[in-house]
Amino acid sequence: MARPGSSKREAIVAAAKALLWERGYEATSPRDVLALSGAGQGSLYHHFPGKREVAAAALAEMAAEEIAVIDALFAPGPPPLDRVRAYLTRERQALRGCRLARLANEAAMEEPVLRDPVAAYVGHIRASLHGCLEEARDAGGLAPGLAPGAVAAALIAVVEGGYVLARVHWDEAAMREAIDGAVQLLAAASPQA
Amino acid sequence: MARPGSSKREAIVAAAKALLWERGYEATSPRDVLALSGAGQGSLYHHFPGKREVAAAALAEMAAEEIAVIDALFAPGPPPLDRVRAYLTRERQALRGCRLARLANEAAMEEPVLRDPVAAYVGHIRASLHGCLEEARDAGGLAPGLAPGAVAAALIAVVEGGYVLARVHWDEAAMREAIDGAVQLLAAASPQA
DNA sequence: GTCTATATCAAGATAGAC
DNA sequence: GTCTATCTTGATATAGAC
Repeated sequence: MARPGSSKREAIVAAAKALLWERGYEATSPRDVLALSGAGQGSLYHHFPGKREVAAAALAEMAAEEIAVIDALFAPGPPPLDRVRAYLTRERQALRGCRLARLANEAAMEEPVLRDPVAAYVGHIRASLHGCLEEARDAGGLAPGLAPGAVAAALIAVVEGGYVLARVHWDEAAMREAIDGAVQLLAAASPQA
Repeated sequence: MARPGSSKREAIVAAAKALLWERGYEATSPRDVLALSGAGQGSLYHHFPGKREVAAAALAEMAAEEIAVIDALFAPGPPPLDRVRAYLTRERQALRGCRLARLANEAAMEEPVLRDPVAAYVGHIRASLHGCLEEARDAGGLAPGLAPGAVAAALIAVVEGGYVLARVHWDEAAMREAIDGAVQLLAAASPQA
């Protein structure tokens, strides 16, 4: 069913990945996916029950890819707060929105099969930030009164909210400013940074 | 054309306001708006050229209403950082998403007539936060090295990102945690708070 | 200003040949 | 496994009566 040998299946999922990022779930039709992939109607409905399952497969792949990127960013070595800053200031295409969380406000997010990969991605980032912040706190590099979990949640929120600001103002700088603010707040909350 | 006397026009805009918040722009059809408003096809296309203009009118009203709420929240009186905290910790229906910025990732945001009210709302909040943070800084209540504009952008991003986290995890607590983190960071960055 | 009836096209999926 | 042809429904808008 999900055997890797079938060429059209892979083409369909690849097309879905591109279109989900570009247009979201509701605005992506099976026809669009078929046109971009070069497959016919039959291929899609042979490999998948319908649109939702195509999107689920695409989102699962996207989440796995992005989680691998996150793991590389947070790889041990640099001081913990440097890793946090590296995540925050990473280059992004702000106007395109977050590859996964751009779907947050679609009705489709009420379906676990679609929501789960997105939640896993966001949750993985939160956990990575959390680990760094605990490490910084244990080394005395974080002001008392700061809960690593809550701060981690605030930082991922700044990034996801930054995408929203950029889209709404139609200006990448809106996201950069929010990230700057987060970096400044983090520095002000770091006694020995 | 936009005279306040026409009853069906108002009913149509009121229905559009409700549906835009609940479902977004693309997922709201003229039929839905007509069904909820009790008007017929003709009324909508008599008062508006089409769906986009109905949404523009609805968004303009929503932005005006929400900006009035923001102005009440930031009314002079309390210390500036108390007003910032009051905005951050305000009660919200996290799973419904931001009434205006929930549209951020829709293709419709590329149209200025729809984007502008949303941008005005978000920009107004940023300006209100900015004013409070400048006031706090001038009173010595903000750590040096913190740019009020950037911190204001980060805080509105935490709120908008908090909505995203709540939707993605399908849990209001995800937003509350992010807000908590922002409040803690702000406190850690406030020398005399 | 408001209504109903109609037109057009795309979304999403099925049928069945190859 | 893959294809083309077809089906059904809803989105969006127009026509024209009242």
